[in-house]
Amino acid sequence: MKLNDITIKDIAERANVSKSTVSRVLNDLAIVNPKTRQTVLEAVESLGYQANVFARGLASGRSMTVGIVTQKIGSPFYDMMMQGVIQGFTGTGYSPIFVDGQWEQSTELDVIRTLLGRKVDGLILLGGDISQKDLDTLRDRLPTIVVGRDVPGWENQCVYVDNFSGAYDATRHLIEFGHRNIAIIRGITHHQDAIRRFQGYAQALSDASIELDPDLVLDGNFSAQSGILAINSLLMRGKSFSAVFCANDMVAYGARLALQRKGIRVPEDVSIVGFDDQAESSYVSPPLTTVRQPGVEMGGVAAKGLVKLMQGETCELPVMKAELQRRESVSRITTP
Amino acid sequence: MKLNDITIKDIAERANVSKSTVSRVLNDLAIVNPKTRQTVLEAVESLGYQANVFARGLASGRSMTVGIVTQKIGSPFYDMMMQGVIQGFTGTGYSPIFVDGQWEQSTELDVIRTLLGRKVDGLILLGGDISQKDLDTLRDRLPTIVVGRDVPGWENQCVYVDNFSGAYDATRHLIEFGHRNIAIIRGITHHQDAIRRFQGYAQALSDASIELDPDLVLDGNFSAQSGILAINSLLMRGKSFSAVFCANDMVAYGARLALQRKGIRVPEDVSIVGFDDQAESSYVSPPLTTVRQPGVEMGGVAAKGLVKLMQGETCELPVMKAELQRRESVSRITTP
DNA sequence: TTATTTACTGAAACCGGTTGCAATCAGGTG
DNA sequence: CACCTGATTGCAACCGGTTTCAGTAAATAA
Repeated sequence: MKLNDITIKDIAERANVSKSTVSRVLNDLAIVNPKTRQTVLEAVESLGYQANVFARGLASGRSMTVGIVTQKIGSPFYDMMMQGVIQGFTGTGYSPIFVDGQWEQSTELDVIRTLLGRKVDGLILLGGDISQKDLDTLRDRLPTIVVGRDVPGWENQCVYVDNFSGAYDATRHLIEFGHRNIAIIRGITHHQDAIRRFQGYAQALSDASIELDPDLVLDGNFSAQSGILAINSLLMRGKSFSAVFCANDMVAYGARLALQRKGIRVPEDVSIVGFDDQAESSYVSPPLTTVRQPGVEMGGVAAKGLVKLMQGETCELPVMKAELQRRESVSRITTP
Repeated sequence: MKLNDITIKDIAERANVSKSTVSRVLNDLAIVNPKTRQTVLEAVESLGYQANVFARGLASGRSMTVGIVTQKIGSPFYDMMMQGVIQGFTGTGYSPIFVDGQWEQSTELDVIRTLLGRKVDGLILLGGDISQKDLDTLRDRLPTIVVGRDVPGWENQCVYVDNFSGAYDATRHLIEFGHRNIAIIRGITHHQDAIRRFQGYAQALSDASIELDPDLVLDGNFSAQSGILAINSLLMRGKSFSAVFCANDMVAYGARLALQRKGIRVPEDVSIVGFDDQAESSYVSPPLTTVRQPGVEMGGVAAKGLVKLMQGETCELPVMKAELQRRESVSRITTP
């Protein structure tokens, strides 16, 4: 906890060399006599020198910071990814700067502009809505990785989870347990994840020769409140159903509560599955069967990958698997 | 989404003035002829000029970034505060850099050093463990605000919630509902918040002339898992109890689950109250009675306050009130 | 009319690094 | 011994702003 106004010049004097030599030692980008090198390093050590980031940035053009654009800080899945990103960058010398795009194109472009203004060396977009065109422009400008979004043509700069198969597995699980009338509460209509999950759901039904009943398809917005609303309107319709596949865990929480308020038990009367597997889901009542998104891993993978990109190497990014976590919110249907 | 390598020199040429004048207009720290000013601004506008942060930082010493030290990204309360911090800074021109101290003194000092190396203009510590001495040193060096921690002598640089009275109110609520045998699952032993909450609990009991029974005091670590463990060991002791005050909501979730697993109903058999009021708590079963910590507000207040400090003004920081949210996890005791 | 301000503006010196280019030095070669 | 090489190292020119200081022209005071 000590401050220092030691500059490279001080080091140079102390070691009896020129600024240039000190700089070379520090960045080892040229051959320096081992003995000189040693002297310089000792001077650095004993004076507790730390390079001034501004000067370095101004001269070299690199900032050693990366911009992270997230959507809705405070939502469980994005928080997991952020956590992973931070972990992924610790020890690499890069510092992440976080900004919030709030799921709004214009806001997102704004904050990206801010980041560019700050001369970040790379960019990680967690989700987001901006157009492929903007994305491509961005990529031309600096190393960029998109997480939680599958962008055509970005094969090795995308980390995303296979929403389709996750939803497929979840729905299939319900079907295997005897459910035929499976409602779905979708996420935000134009949201890519939401669309994929719906497709997985539809495919699973179709593969089991169950006709998709439009009356069992409800719209939501990923919030618990929207789960409540959806269940209420579903009950109004009077259609019978024995299971609900929810866009995410928060929606599932809302759905469960709404059902309970009407005296409908979960899972005895109606089964529920969610998506995300946020931390709370193991402990709610009943513990929620859900599809686990490896948010932390995704963030970590993205960070490590970006570091490689920024160093001019290429990187391979794995497609993350969304795995079903079977818990207690789904029960077997005994007799129809 | 357009890149620009426009420098102040380009603006100067375009407007037929010197770099100095452009700089003056941009920072309006000297009188400039309105007409000249206008010309410069037009040039800036039409070329889409954006100042280079490195150059500005190097010359002025200010970075327009602030460091935010958090503990455990991904934990609900810290996430709320982060969210508030981000909101608080948007539009101020300052960008937050987040680092994670992980509730470890040495890590925390490390990351703070990193931030200092990045020449942040100010610091917000969300929670944390570092010594008052280090804190004081830090404060001498640059504007600093501590959130979620009550530091003696830092009257206007601390944002914290009154844990004592929050816990007091929660316990008192249980007492008013007829409970006498109230267990408590504490947070991490040396954690200040945990200590205050325990004191509030103890005081409420004492004020109601209920003797504090050491057998009803359990230790936990703020995790759901620790709630489960605590309940199990409480049940082993064979002591009877009708209510549990939990260190935070996650612990309450765990506790509820553990009780249910033993066939004990909440709230019919045992009442539970938590602390935090994280987003899920309204929707779990039963909706959790808990003490609301205004995390987002706290983060926002801290950010706004820090901006004032960085501008050389003083700031007044309110003590945040922790308010009891009455929901359905507490029931009246009818007959003993 | 002349002396003084006042209002603006420009030149140039930083800020603390990086980097291209030239210079120096030691060892090897003919 | 003169010449050539490669290894090292220093000089000085940036990078793109901010800020001090001096200078000019117009305005006010004497």
